[in-house]
Amino acid sequence: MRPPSPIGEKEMVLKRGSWTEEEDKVLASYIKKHGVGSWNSLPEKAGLQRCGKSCRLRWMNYLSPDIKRGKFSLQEEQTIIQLHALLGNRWSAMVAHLPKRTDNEIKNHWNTHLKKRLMKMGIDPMTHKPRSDASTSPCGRGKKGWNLSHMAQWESARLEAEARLVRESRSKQIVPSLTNQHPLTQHTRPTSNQLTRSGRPECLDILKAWRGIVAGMFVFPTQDLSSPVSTLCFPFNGLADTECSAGWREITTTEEAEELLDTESASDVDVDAWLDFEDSGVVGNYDGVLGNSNCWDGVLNLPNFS
DNA sequence: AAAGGCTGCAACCGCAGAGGA
DNA sequence: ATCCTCTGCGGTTGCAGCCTT
Repeated sequence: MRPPSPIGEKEMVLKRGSWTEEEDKVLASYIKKHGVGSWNSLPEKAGLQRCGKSCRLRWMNYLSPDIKRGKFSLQEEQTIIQLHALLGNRWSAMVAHLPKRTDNEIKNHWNTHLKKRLMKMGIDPMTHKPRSDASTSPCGRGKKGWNLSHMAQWESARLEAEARLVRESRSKQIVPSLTNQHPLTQHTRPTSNQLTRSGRPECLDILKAWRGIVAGMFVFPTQDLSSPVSTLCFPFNGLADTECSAGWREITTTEEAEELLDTESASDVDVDAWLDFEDSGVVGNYDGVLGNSNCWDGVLNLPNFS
């Protein structure tokens, strides 16, 4: 991708820019054989003319077998939006909730897709609140308008979730305080005792905490709130599905969402409207996404909870 | 068909924290 | 207590490829 920069004395031997297939093979086979060890000494041992940092990045973001590549599912996008509302730009913390995705991938997807989508919806992607200057905000248009009381509920839920996490962290000494700093500006790195053996932070299960509170705000169909994050489900009236709790069905791809529309009434959910954002950037039908509910229901979960 | 604009994303950069000397 | 090295993080860059005119 990136062309070689001006060559410094030390950089005479260090290659930069895009990785070649050959380099990938060398790095992958070395790590497979010897493990990672010290990244700084790895290039020399492996016979690569790269800096250790570059090798680490290439492995972590591309070559590692623990990486799932390809399009983000609707479910993953929902999770990212929810997590961003709680954590801000703490991509590494989100990784724990998005199996096999890298922080770089999440960050890129947020910056290139989700952020723009929220902005088009008239939502400030940093605060997750409606923008005051959003004259064409779909949430502010039409007869429904922005539901401020739901926004207040959302903010209240968010703060309460943070407070709960702080209480838990004090008792377990696992998670850093989320209230010392605003989540959107927090820049606290996990300490070593917050990391698992794999180097990842302990799963804080922020979403679970959040849902625990939101469950009290909205009328949910039977749902297992103790489920891991990956079991975000859409309500699905009248469908008995063994994969999910009664009345819920897991949707992981846009194709499944479309199929759902084809086969069910889906009266409260206009998935097409959502998909329009993905495919064409059309903003006009956001009210359709919202159905009878409010913006956050639409943005976060598509379905009409209330 | 060509030129210019836009988008996606791999890769780089600088910085901060942890831990060892 | 201080310095140094290593690692990991978030922000940014810039090219390839696609889209529009």
